[in-house]
Amino acid sequence: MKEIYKTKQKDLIIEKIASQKEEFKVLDIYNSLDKKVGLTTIYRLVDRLFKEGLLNKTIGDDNVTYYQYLEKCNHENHFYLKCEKCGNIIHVDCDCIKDLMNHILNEHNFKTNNERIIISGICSSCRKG
Amino acid sequence: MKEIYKTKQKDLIIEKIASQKEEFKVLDIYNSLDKKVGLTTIYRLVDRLFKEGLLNKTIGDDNVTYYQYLEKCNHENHFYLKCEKCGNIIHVDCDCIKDLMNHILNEHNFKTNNERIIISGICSSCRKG
DNA sequence: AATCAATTTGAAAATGATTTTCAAATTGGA
DNA sequence: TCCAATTTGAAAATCATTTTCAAATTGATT
Repeated sequence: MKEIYKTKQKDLIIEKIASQKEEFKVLDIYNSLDKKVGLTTIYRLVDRLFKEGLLNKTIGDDNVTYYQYLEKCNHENHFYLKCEKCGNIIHVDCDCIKDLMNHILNEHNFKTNNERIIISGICSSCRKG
Repeated sequence: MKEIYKTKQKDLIIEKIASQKEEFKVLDIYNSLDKKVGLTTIYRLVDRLFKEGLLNKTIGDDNVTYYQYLEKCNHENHFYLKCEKCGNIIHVDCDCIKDLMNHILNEHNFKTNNERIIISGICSSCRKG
C-alpha cells in the first residue's frame, strides 16, 4: 500500500488481514488484535486498502460490511471469480480476459479501464460437494 | 409476490420499483412517492421482495443499500459497459458474453450466477471527442 | 353491514455500524 | 534536537435501517 509513515498499528492490521482466509469484518480484526489497535484506525486503514484495490467489499445479510483480501497481483488483468458458497476468490489468469477486452475494444469501441472485476457463482469444489 | 392482504401502499411501491431503470435506494422510492407511503413500509416491502428474489441487493460507495429489479430485464446476460466520462451505461447484447461464461464454465469449472456485471471505461463517443 | 381475527401501516424511538472530530502522540527528515 | 506532516484513538456525531406498538385496514364469515 502507498503509506507515508510507518506505524506498528498498520503492520499489525495488514499482517492480520493478510492471514484471513475467509471474509472478515472490521470488528473481527479489532477483536483478534486484542484491542491493541483502535477501532477507528482499523476502519480507516481497511478503507484505504479497499480504495487501493487490495480488498473486496460486500455487504452481508446482517448489514455489516465484509472484506476479503485479494493477493497483490501483478497480472495484466484483475478478473476474479467469487464463490457464493465458500467465499473463495479465484483469479482468472487466462487469455480469455485479454481476448474479451480486445473484443470489447474492437467490436464495441469501448476502452475498458482494467479495474477489478468480480463475478459471482459457484466454484468447482462446491459444485461437486 | 406472495402477499396476504392487498393494500394501496404495496401497489404504489411495486409500481414504482418496476418502473426503475437503474439501481435505486429506499429513499428514492420514498421521495418519488411524495411521502404517500411511510419509509418504514417501503423498507419492509423492499426487504420482502429481496427475500423473494425479485430484487438484487448491493452496497454503494456511500454505504447505502441499492436494489435492482430483476424481473423486467429479459436479456440472457446482464453485462454492461459504463462510461466513466459521460456516465452512459451500454448493455452488451452480444454472444461474446455467452462465450465467456461458457469458457469459464468449461475451462475453469465455475458456474456464474448471471448477476449484473458492470465494467468501467471510456465509450466510443467520448474517445473520439 | 356488522363482527372479528389476521395483517399492515407509520410515527417515534432504538439500534448499531461507520464516520467525524480533535488533541495528543508518532514519524521521519533536516 | 527541532519541526511539520501524519497518524492515532476516545468520544461524539451521523445516519441508514430496524423495532415497537397502537391504530387502521383487509378479507372472510355471519
